[in-house]
Amino acid sequence: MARVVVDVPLAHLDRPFDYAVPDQLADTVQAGCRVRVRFHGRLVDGVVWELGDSTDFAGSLQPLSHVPSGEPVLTPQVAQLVRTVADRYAGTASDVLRLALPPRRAAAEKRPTPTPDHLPDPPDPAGFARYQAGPALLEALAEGRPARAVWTALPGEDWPTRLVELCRAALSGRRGALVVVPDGKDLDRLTAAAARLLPAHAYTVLRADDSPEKRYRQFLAASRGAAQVVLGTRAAMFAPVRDLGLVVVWDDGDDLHSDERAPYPHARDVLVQRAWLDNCAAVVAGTSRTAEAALLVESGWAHELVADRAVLRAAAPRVRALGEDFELARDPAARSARLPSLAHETARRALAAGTPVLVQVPRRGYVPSLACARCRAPARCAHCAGPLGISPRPGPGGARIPACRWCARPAATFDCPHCHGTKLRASVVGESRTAEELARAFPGASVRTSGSTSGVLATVPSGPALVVATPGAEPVAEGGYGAALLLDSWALLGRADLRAGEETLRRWMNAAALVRPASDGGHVIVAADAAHPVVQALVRWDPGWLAARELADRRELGFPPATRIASLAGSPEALAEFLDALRLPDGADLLGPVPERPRPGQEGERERFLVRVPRSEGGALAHALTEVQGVRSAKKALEHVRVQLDPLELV
DNA sequence: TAAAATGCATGT
DNA sequence: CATGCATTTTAC
Repeated sequence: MARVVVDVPLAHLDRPFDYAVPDQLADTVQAGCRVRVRFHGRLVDGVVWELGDSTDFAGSLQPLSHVPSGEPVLTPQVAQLVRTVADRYAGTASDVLRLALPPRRAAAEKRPTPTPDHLPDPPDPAGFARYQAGPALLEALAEGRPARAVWTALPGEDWPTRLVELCRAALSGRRGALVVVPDGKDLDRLTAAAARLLPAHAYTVLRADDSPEKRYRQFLAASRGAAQVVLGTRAAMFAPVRDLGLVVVWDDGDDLHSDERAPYPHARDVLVQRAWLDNCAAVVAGTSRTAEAALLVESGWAHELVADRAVLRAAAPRVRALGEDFELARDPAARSARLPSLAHETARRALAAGTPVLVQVPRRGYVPSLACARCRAPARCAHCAGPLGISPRPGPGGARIPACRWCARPAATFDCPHCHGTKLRASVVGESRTAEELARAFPGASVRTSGSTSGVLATVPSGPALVVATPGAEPVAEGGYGAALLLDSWALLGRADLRAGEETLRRWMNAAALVRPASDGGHVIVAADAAHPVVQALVRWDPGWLAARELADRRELGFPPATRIASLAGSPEALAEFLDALRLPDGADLLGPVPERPRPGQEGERERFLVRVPRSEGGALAHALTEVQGVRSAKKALEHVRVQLDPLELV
């Protein structure tokens, strides 16, 4: 008898079904292998959750139809993780399995999987010597202890090498390791470090942009236990690592860690869950720090892995802030590029010293939102602290008055809690300075750009050049940048998103970390008010301080991660039915509805509700939502309600 | 998709 | 209150 999870999207069928194993398939079928079965009269794909010898099913079992191969692609540990993630995000196991298992390619299965010929020694602890508990962490990993750390990497840190050293420590103790990074550029750097520090075939790389054939081959290297170290982008969070001893997520604030397919799991949360289930070590790492990571520290789940202030001072560039009323450069060319004189001067000196200069400009297209006209703090709803915006549709009477984007209450009057200003203004929308403008301000300098439209550069050489990049696309400069200019800060800080502060610091620090230390002439100029806490955190290079402060603020305002929030989106009718069936957990707060901006390929009016519960009720909320989804799918409710837990954007 | 379960009218 | 037929439910 085989217990099979069938690949159907219906919530009320999210459980295994028992099938008889015909004699001729008995030799092939294995726990964790793919099968085809007759279900509801049709042939569907499925995975064998487990093999057993008895069934609770009263009727007579259907036989398995086909077993394409006995390759066990779903390990018991990953099966447990899939179930846990489905429950946590109010999704189904088959949805999560689609993320966890790459499509099968028969050719890749037939190829032999190369194995490493030796285990490595533990890594040289010198790389982590700058962090107080660094060498101790490596030791714990080598001994297979479930150490947990939030690692804040120093500016200029060769973090890919450090992360591979963590893997090597685990591997030296015969334990597997899994590292998830946000994008291909980071993965390239990580892979290069692995090639230097790990035995051949001891690691495998899972990336979305490989061909299906190669993806499956790389996956099999892990599932067959040949490669015990897996490096990858977010889909690798489910990789079947043999004897998992360590999970690592790099730059967990990057929104690429959030999967955009249902049930929208986040790599950090999944890996933390995985560390719980497998009782293995975990490292949440980055140059900056998220409020979620701060919560892991505050709750005692993880220790901080940080350098002390003296070490930090030696590594960090000199950071200076310009207020809003900065003096524009006297040079007319620089003025046309709207460069403040200090920024102009700093860049000019770095170029003269023969070093490259990084200019970070935000991507265009941020959603305009409302801020206090006096102090520019994002304007928040007096009732639920959601962001204020101008409704896309005129209200009754045709007036377009500001309203909360969460609970839709109009904000007839505004009283800024920070400065008691009463006027609102639209936040600055990001508008990139063009490379040509900068070129005019620095005649003779070569200008290179790196961004999603112009193409992302991985590295730039050490000579003098202006490098214009959007956040996340900053190339690494050989020997480090002489200076960085962080421009258009209000476009970042003024965003309505509740993560705007943390996200701004993350982007600034990721750019500033590529600059040489101050002792080596490295300067960073940020065009923002020095009094702003995010700017203070950058100047003092103290991401832990900002993250702790963010966490405290969010607790005060009832935001995640202090609370858990579910977003429910659909037609007004479907939402009404859904809410009618929903039994809200204790202390739940229902906000909305607000109109949803239409998504491509969707028609009809759509709305959104938010359900907010205390963090302790997160499980109960997910359970209640699952229950409603189950009832609706059993009733064949035609209109789908999109349920998303802990959505990244709460605009 | 098709078998099983349920609902319902009809005739004794 | 059996019987036959239509409709609904289930999904192994």
